[in-house]
Amino acid sequence: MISRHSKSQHALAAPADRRPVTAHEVARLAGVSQSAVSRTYTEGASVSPDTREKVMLAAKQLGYRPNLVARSLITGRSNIVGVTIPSLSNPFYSELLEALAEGFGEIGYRIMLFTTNPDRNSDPVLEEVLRYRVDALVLVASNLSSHFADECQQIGLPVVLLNRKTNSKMASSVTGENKSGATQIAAFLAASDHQRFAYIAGLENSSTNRDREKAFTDYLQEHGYATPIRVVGNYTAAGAVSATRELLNRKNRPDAIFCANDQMALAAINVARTEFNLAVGSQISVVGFDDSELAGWPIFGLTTYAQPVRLMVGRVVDIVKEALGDKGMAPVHETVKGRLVVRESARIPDKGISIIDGVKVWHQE
Amino acid sequence: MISRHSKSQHALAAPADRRPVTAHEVARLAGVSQSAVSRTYTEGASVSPDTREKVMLAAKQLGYRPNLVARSLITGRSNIVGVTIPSLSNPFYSELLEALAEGFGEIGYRIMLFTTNPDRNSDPVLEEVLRYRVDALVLVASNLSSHFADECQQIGLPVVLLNRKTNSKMASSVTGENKSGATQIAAFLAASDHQRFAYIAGLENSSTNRDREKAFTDYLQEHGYATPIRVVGNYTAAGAVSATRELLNRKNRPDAIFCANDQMALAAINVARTEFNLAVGSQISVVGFDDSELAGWPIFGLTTYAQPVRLMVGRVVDIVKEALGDKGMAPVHETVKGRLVVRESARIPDKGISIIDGVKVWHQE
DNA sequence: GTGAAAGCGCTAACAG
DNA sequence: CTGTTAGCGCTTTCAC
Repeated sequence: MISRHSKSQHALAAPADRRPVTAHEVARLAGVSQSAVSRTYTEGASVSPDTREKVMLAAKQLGYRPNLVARSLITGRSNIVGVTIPSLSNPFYSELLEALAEGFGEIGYRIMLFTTNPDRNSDPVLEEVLRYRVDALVLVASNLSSHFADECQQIGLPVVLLNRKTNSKMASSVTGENKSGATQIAAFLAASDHQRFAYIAGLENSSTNRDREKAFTDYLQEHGYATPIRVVGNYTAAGAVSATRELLNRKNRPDAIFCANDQMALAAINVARTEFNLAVGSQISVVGFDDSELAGWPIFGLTTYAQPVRLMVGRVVDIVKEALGDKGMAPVHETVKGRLVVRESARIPDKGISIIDGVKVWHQE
Repeated sequence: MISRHSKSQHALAAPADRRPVTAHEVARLAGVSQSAVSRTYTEGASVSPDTREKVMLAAKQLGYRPNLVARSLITGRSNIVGVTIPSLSNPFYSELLEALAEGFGEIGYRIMLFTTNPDRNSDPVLEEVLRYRVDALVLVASNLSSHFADECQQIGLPVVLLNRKTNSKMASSVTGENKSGATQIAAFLAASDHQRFAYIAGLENSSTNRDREKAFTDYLQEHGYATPIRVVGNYTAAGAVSATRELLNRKNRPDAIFCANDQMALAAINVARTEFNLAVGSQISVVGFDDSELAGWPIFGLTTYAQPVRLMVGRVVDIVKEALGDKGMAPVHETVKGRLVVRESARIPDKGISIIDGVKVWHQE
């Protein structure tokens, strides 16, 4: 093995362990001070066109790239936001993540990605995130222990939950209209003459599931229907597959299934059609929540409550931006309006349908 | 507005602009030197159990978290790997990303995420990545200009392309068996008596598309078939929808379509079934490439060449790990073996089927 | 095993 | 507008 210390090696030797070019070296080549170099790379610092040019030239020659790590050490801002997300196999989460990367990218922020295990407490991973001194934290569909929320608040780190809420008043949140959405779904299903309702639940400990389930059940009970049959699918396709089987094997099979998210609804359609030979939309109705991309594919044609991904993410970005400017800002809790998109997976009521932006939507009354 | 400098404010004032606790403060509280604190947090440094305990206590009391930014400034390693990826709406890419996050997480590395636009040159975003002094670069389904490859090599930054190859000898790559896979698909389709072949191409400038297309076409030509009809779908569902329409509207409609990836194949099935009322698997055969999760859903039942995500990502992680240890290591180019998974979307040959690990696969001869 | 001291590469006052 | 001077929070010799 070739020693990597022998500087006298011929040109053949890999030039691999040289440290990157520093501002100092650029300064020397350009014949200016190191701070002049710094200034040319700092937004809105005062440098004469002359020195700027000299610096740029030297920099290009040397292949200089400002070290953002060093910069953030002194400025105290990393321009990085930590994002935690549980599993990207849920396409809705992927869509959120992509939108986040884009949205934050536009304001010059980068994303550091952490995947969380829905079963496990995510505190250890958050612990890790904080060590990287991220400027903000976005938790997608994850819970936040109130202990942690407090701590973040104390160090002035903005935290926003996306698609989940928390009891703690310390973190902001952006969610869809879970309650109103689920209520509309119940009303929609009732209006189209269904009788035996079922609910496939998401993760039990998620606020979204609680909200959707409660609103759905409440509406039905208030309108004289029996309490829906309840099975849990944990937001996963696999979970929904067994849940649906269980439901459809009952002697008194439900005629309408509301799934807590699209992923499960699509899996339910899959099972109903391929395993039970049911005509989805006439023999059995399936409704989801999210309106992820696949829902709109004709092969599924899923009726679902649409959550506007770009809007939600837009709000997250705005909140972070604001919080970054004004530390100590009070957390905000926003819910972004969605709409019930009507396709073919569920029987359609006579009234209440309208077309908005080319999509068929339903409104109560 | 309340001044944030008045320290004499009552306790009510938001404690928001205090900088995080430093090792120095911990040291003072613990009654030891700052370097002692550093040592307790450094793997394999020598600290007496006594001081360690004192430090830990003080740290907990103060809520100390070592600043990884400062650490990486001095160690020259950030424990971050930059990952670029074009669009997460392709589920296969999501799967890769998730596996990457997990795989690198296990060896203590975090992922900084960058999304690239397939049309645009990704150099500007790479430029940005390098400023963060990431320890390595993983480009998922992205190209790398040879200019950039050279530069990375020069600064000793390991770069590995995942699911794509490059001419440059400077970057490593991990790909599936594109050529052999596409050849097998051609052979499979020929063995099941298809006559009129079509190919829905991915992005024209991607190595994967070139490899798959060439192997597919070559096999057919060598075995006396006409050159397959060719339409391009750019790896996207939307692209494949129009491509499929075009194909199925021809007077002499193809009886077998090979799509350069699953995403497009699923879209093709969708169109064939819902718009043209074709029985996929008997009236028309559709084959994909990747074996993403949806391919296995019975509603699609897609016959496809499976690329082993975990294995591929495992190789990426290994390569990076090695390269990190041994700068100046020569780039490696690995191709990971896959297999042709047989489901119902394409007519099945009489011979060549076997069951491995519970899945039906096909082998030439 | 421990503390003192010297930086990592950069930004941010501060005089000129 | 420019250079000089202090550090940001940490790791790492180096004597003790």
